[in-house]
Amino acid sequence: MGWILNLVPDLQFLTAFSLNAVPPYSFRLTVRKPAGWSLLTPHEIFKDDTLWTAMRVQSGEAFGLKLRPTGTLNEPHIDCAVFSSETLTAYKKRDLSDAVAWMLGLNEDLREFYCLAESDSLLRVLVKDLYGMRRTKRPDIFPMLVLAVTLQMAPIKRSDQMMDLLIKNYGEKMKFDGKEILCWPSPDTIARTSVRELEEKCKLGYRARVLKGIAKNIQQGFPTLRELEKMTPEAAKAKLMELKGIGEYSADIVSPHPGFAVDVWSAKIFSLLLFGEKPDSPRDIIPRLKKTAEERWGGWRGYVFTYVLNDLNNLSKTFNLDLTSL
DNA sequence: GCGTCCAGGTCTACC
DNA sequence: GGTAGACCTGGACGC
Repeated sequence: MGWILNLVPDLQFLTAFSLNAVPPYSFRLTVRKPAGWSLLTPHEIFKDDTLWTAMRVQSGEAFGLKLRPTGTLNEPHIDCAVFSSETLTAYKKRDLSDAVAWMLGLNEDLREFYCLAESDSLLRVLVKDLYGMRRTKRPDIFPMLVLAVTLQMAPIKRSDQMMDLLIKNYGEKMKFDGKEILCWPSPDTIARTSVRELEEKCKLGYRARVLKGIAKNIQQGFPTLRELEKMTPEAAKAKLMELKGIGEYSADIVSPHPGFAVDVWSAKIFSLLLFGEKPDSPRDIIPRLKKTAEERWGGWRGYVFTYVLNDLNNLSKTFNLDLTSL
């Protein structure tokens, strides 16, 4: 009975705080990305510039979040309301406030990136179109790994179908502030579900075995994203690649360090943008693209990646390329 | 309708 | 160390 597993007590205790962001900061572009990426779950609610979303941190605790921007692009503040199942200690409140700031990229200073853009024709367009947008991070690693695994060897429509079925069959419904938000399944839920059931209910194919294995690894104490961030980029990537089913591409997607997670689809886009041509073999051009990105943008290449994939419509018009039907 | 092909990687066996 | 082949399965496509 899946729904019994998915009950989460109502999150009725409220803690509120306000956070400052390093300007320029666009709340809307950051949490509601033009490409349609959600902050924490596809089922979060965004209305009148306010975001209701929910998260389960790696320790297992669940929280509802209501986030609203105040101030301006150049003097940005975010009002945060956190809903929990019990009252929070001062220590916990500070911990959560740090986690939200980290997640929203509030303390990231983009001045160097925007400086780089002044002498780079592609970046100039990106920065103008998406001024103030941040990359965001997650408090829990499992949904990132689910994303990476379901993207493997499948058209995007099928990846969406697998993720949608995982959330609908095994996700957790969190109730707070008069809203109900459906969240990603926890590693515990997936670890105790049979491979057969995952295959049948979520159409995962061989990925069912892979995801269950990853869920078990997390149960046994796999590092959190914040812990991976404290490692060197190489060590974090190597750690992720110890997971069965996580190769170089998936590790780049999941790693909190700025990577350049090019796959066959994005290789076609970047090949057109950087070399002006459609590659005969997109897979073979990936190493060249990664090298070019590192030389041209260094540590900002992860930001370039996010900005490009969220600006395909405008880039197509500006550079007279068809980047949206690849 | 039905058959065929292949997808936004990864792993393994084999050379 | 490099590389071919298998891996699940649903959806697109041609007939």
